[in-house]
Amino acid sequence: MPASAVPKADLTPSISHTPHGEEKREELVRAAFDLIAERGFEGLRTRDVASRAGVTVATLHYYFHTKEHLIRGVMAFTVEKFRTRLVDPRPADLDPLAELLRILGVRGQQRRQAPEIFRVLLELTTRASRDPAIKAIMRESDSQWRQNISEILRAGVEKRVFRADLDVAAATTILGALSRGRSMLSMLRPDISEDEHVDTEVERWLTGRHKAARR
Amino acid sequence: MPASAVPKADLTPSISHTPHGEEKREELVRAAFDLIAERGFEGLRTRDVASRAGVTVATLHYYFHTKEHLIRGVMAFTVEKFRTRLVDPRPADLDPLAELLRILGVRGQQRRQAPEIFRVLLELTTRASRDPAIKAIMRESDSQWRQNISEILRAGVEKRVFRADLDVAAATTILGALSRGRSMLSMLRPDISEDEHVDTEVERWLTGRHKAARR
Amino acid sequence: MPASAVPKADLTPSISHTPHGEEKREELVRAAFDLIAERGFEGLRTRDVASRAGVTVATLHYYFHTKEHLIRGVMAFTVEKFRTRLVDPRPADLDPLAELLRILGVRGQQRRQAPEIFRVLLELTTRASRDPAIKAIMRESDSQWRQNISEILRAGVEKRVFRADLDVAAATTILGALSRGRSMLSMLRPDISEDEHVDTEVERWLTGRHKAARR
Amino acid sequence: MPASAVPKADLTPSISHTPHGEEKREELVRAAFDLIAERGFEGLRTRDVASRAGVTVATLHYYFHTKEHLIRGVMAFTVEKFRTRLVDPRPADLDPLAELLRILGVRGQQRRQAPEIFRVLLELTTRASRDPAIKAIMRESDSQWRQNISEILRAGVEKRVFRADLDVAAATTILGALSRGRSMLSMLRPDISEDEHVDTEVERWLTGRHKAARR
DNA sequence: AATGAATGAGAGTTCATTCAT
DNA sequence: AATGAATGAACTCTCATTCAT
Repeated sequence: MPASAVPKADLTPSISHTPHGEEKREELVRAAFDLIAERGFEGLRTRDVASRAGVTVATLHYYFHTKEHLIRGVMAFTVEKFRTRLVDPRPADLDPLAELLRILGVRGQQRRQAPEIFRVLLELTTRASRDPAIKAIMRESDSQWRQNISEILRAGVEKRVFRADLDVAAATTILGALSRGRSMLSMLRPDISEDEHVDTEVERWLTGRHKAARR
Repeated sequence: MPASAVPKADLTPSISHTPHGEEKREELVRAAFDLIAERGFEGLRTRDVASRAGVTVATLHYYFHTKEHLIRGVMAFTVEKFRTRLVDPRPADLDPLAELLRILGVRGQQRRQAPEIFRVLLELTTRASRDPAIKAIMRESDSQWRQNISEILRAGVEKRVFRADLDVAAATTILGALSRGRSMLSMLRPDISEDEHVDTEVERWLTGRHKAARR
Repeated sequence: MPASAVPKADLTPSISHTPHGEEKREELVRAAFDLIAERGFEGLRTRDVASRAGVTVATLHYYFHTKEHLIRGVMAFTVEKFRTRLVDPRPADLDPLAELLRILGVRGQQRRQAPEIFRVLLELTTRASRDPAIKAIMRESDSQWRQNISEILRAGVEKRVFRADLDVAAATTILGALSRGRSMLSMLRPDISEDEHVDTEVERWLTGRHKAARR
Repeated sequence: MPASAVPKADLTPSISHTPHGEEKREELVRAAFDLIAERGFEGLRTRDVASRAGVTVATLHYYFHTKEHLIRGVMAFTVEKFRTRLVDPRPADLDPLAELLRILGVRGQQRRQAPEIFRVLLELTTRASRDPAIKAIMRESDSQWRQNISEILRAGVEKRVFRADLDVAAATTILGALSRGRSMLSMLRPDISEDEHVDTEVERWLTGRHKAARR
């Protein structure tokens, strides 16, 4: 049951009534996000960010004391983008397998339709190994994701949808790593990374429904 | 002056008598590699590379016309490091499962003992999405790896070590993505990424030997 | 927020009911004065001045069209501070020597207790060599001081308290220079600059009462 | 015996064979010195310094890591200028009064002919109150000067050229302050500051040769 | 083969100032 | 009377690159 169709419409996170300067701040963050996606941190220039947001550098510095602060803003923005997408429009009452496939499907869709997110996330991961502040946020975000997933897995095992001997923690790790790995791979070989057979194999692994090797 | 994290002995595998300047070139590349691992591309300064290799920037430019050339050197060096490690001491005649586990094991060991490689690889992947030259090399390297792995998988299926219905291509992709994903994860949470249960689950998936879920 | 080093009471001598915004103006000037004393002209930032006065830069510019105007305010404030102190509590009918010593004593006291004044004055003198407006004001202030002093000296010569052959003009110059010099010196070596023997020697010089060198 | 003989043979700072880049360094320092004299620290711009020395800012930074380093260079240069000038062409065997007058005369000459030195010195004094490094150097320089002068005074008292009851330490302080004060004054009123009668009065004070005030 | 000296082209950041409200 | 937001112009400092030696 592939069918992981998720309605995109309700994804606008920002509320209508934001404190006055907040809009501009977000515009700047969004501009920075786009530029990081396009050129990486290496190619990120405050002047470009500012002009893409329709202001001057001085204005950028009015909102973000330093470039580092701006980057932290991008960090938060990106993580939020991820989180929101994941849990927001949750069709209740799915069976665990369907739910899991839906989640993985969303990621796949994102990889195909909004690869910038992953490019930025890759850059941020790169930074995380040097910047503790970023590392902490990413860890936290990962931790929430793991919780989500392991609950589903646990439920699946209980409901006998997944294998009885499935190691939930390890499986969670695998799914996390797989997701990250596919996003890396999609940078190099999107064709391979997004092959649907991959999902089929994942399903087999989790459910154990297949022809076992005999010896 | 952190010594290059990789023993020198392994790294001049082919030629014993290098042309005059070749040594210095490699020293520079190694220095650049170390610095990228420490500070990322963002923090890579030709001056630092040169001084770590014991020469001046001017000398660096004698060996590498531009910084970009140097980076290509690092690219080659890193890929080589990867390849070498993989196939170097290959105990012949292993059964496919053991062979596969050995390969994955080497990666794990590298993640634990020489994480710089992955940090650099992450940086390079980041670049690959923008630099076609790098992308090409990484693709080529990946392609070789895939060939290696799928051969083993195919052999395993034939020998009935692995599941009969294992989709070799998809499984290869999964293993590649998993490996990449674990290296990303190990930057954030090495404890989780290197959990041995993960390998156990992978084995179950490939072999199909476990208690299937009933319905 | 270091309080201005000078008591407020003395400083609004003339008008008791100041026009509406006058108070804020003075608060700004005082803040600027303090900051110049602390960091010099080099380190004077309108933003800091404003925030120390409890307003924003925009407000500062409402009161002082440009930074230069503000500085002129500080100039006037400082000179006034000097003048006031000098003549304010004048015990009438002192004999010239006592009067002179009193005046010099006040300066000494200021150097010890309110060195900021001299630091600012030094900065202003520095500026005077480039800014004619400031130069003019300082000259005027000096001219008044000279008049004061030379009257006392003249009276002293007449009353035979000072030497008969004292060159009043030259002596006035010397006393002015000495005072300035001591304030400079007190920045480097307050201990030496404020040595009381200095005053004794000055007295000997003016009165001629001492053991002359014989030949 | 005068004994204040300090062989200054070794004071020629720039030897004919300077280490290669040393010349450019000095040229930059000299340019900075000139600009400080003209515009004060406030108006000191690295670009201007560089271009006056015939190089670009980048080159300036090649020689002086930061602006602060450059300023320290100016400091040393200025102090050296002072020290050298003082003792350089020393007609041996003068009597103390003549010697002292000569020294004061040199200063006067400098004030008239090379007022920049004093302008810079004034700026530096201003800084000294905030920058310990500069303060230390200026103190040291002052200390040497005091030693010089007090030796002459002592000799003068011994030889009965100066008053028997002259307080040498206090007189040294007075002469130092007077010199500083005159340089300040000369910025405002060169005419008055350089009046020769001032020197006459100083002489009277030191020698005590005049008509004392009777009572 | 190697370097000291020099530089053009920017980078991030600062600051006095303006203006609509 | 007071301010938040915005900016132009400039500032110090950096960096990959060049070139005569």
